Formats: sequence, structure tokens, C-alpha cells
Amino acid sequence: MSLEHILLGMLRAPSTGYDLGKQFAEAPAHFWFAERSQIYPMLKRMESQGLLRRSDAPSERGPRRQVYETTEVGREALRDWLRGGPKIGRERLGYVAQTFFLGELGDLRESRRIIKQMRSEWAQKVARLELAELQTSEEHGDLAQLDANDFHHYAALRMGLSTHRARIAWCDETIKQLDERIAAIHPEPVGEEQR
Amino acid sequence: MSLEHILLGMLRAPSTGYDLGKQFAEAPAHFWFAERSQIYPMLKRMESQGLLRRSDAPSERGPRRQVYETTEVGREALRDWLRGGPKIGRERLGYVAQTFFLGELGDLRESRRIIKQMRSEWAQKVARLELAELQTSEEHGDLAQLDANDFHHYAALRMGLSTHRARIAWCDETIKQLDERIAAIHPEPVGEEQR
DNA sequence: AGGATTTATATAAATACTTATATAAATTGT
DNA sequence: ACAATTTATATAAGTATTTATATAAATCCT
Repeated sequence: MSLEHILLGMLRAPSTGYDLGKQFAEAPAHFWFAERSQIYPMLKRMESQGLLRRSDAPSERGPRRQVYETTEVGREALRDWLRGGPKIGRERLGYVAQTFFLGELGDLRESRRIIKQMRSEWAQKVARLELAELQTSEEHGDLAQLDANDFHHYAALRMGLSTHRARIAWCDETIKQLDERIAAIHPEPVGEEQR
Repeated sequence: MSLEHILLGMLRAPSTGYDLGKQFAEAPAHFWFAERSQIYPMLKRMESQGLLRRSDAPSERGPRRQVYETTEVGREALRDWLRGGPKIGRERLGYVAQTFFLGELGDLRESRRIIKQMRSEWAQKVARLELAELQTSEEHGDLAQLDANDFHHYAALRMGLSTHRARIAWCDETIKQLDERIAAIHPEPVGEEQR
């Protein structure tokens, strides 16, 4: 039931299912993902429950846009969810699991390749978040002047940045440790690629 | 289809559905969670697919234990998954979303309370991971001597530690910023609780 | 002896999510 | 004109996950 809350939050600004899907796929906020095939029926259901209001608008190209926005009932539901606090401890972190099980491959160079891959994914994320951070500080010179919404948006951005940076540092340390172990096993691999 | 891979990894050591569920709920590894009602049918399915082998053993209290372990077919499936590398970018992070939307509450003291709550959750996790780290370094004095499996287990532990510590630092910074904003709005709140 | 608790497996029903596919309107390139 | 692409909504089928409930055996408490 959580996509519901995410949509309630996002639809403080009126938007279509199509655009919400795009945001999930592209946005630097990166806290959620949903397919459009999940979004469209959910929007309909939430409208029928009075959480959202729908209006119909012409499109530049293609079918008419179904624009949704949160109602007062929806906002109250959103606030209830927010007041309930975080539910931590049921995350499913495939990459942590893969790291944990990586010994099964029995090849430290494979482990190295995979940790490198993680590093590159997180580095990309950091690059995007840094861009967004730059834009924030350009648009609103003094960060103490941000309004309450922008303050929290910026806080979420900083959380992403700091956790991803911590992960990159972890990758670097782990790659170093792997290299030491690899060097101990494969003495002087002359023409080895060292990307 | 990912619980499947998690179970393949965990069942390198023979175990029952009950114990796996317990591990998800309690273990410091914390990379996955599943209810037993999901685990039991999955184990059966995986056995029927030849990924697991089952054996029946008496219990100290209660029904006979169904002990599963990974077969060679299962290990090959696990290695395939591992070689495929991480799938990053579809995480659903409720707490980041809540942070992002928290402006909706319109009460910085409520925001503060919720960030504090996150801090306390992550601090608990760090405490547990630190204990596990201590045990690792006690059992295997020199970390360079860890075997390949233990090395990767320890690496996963370090990842959890460093990301959670980064989040705690983020909480502390954010709480400080909130306090400044609160002070700017509520001048000298004399008898305010300052937990 | 009876009730509460822990260990252990199991299933049904509901909800959430993914994958695949269809349709329609407008634009852009050939 | 026609094919490809982008915008936009929609639904069906399959898989994953959660919530609720049932059952059984052993122990522990009163």
C-alpha cells in the first residue's frame, strides 16, 4: 500500500500517470519506482476513494491527458502516513546479498568486476544528485532561505548523496582489499588488464 | 524471482524454512526479508525444480523439520545470478520519500521527531553490526587470513556499517538544521522538551 | 490437568508488482 | 504517403509479497 502514499506526495503538484512513470524512471530523487501498468489502475482506485481529483486535458501529441491531484482527504492520508514514521528493516537489498554470497564464484577477479560495476552505478547516481544539488544552490542562493518543502527536498537529496558516497568509498576499499588478495594468489600477472 | 536467489545463497548451509524466516527477522546481515508464508511454498517449488534437496529430521519440540540445502544445479543458478551483477535503481525507499514529503506536515518539530526516529533505528542497526564485526575480528585475528566466503561476508557487513553510519551523520546534520530553523520561528521556547 | 509459549509447517485470500501487449494521436524523417 | 518515434492511456496474465489463520508437538507455568 505504499505506492499510494508516494503518489499522494507527488500529486501535490497535478500530474498524469505518464509523467509520474517518467519521473520514477528518470528523476534524481530516486526513492521509488513503479511501472505505468501499476500507476494507472492505482490512480483510478485512488480517485474512486476520494484521495485524488481527476481532470481531463488535451495533449500535444496523443490521447487526452488524465491529470490527477491530491484532494484534502488525500493530504490528510499523506500526513497520517508521514506522522507514522519510517518503517525500517524490511528492505530487500540485492546488491548486499550478492556481495555476501560472492565467495561462491570462487574467483576474486569476478568479485572485483562486480564491485566495480556497483561503483560505477553509484557514481552515476552521485553525479546526477550533485547536478541537482548545484541547481538548488543556484536557484536559492542561501540555503537557510529555502521554504519548508524545498528544505525537505534538499534534505532527501543530501541523504541520497551521503549514502551513495559512503557506498563508493566502500567499493574503493573493497577493491583495494581484493587487489591485495589477488596479488597474493596470482604472482605478477604481467599483461593483466587493470581497468 | 529474487527470494529464490537469496535462498540459494543461504542454503549452502542446510536449514529449515522456519530458521530462514527467523534469520530474516533477526539476522544482522539485514539484506532481505520474507514472511514464512512466502518461504515455505518457495522451498517446495525450488525442490521440485531440482534447485534444492530436502530431508526430514526430528524436532525437539513440534512437527518434524524439513531441512533443505542447495544442489549443484542450484549452485549453478546462484552463480549465474551473481555473475549478472547488481540491479540498482529500482529500490523503494519509504524513508527517503517521507523525508522528501515531510514539508507537508508544516511542523518542523514533527519533522525533527521523525528524523530522530530514523536515527534511532539506524543506530540500533549499527550497534548490531558492530557486535558482529567484533566477533569476526575476535574469531579470525588477522582479517587478511579470512577465507573467500568470510571475506565477502565481512565485506557485506562493512557495507551495511558504512551506509548506516553515513545515514546517522545525515540525521545529525539534518536535526541541527531543523533546530536552527525551529529556533528562528519559535523564539526561546522556555519549557520545551528537548529529547 | 489446563492454559500459555515456543517450535514448526502449511494454506487461503488479498494486495503489490512485473511483463507483455494493445490502442490512439501527433510528429518527424524518408 | 508511409514507417518510425514519442506521447499517452489501458488491460490481461503472471509472479511476488503480505496478512490472516490453522494445525501439531513439546515445554513451562499454575
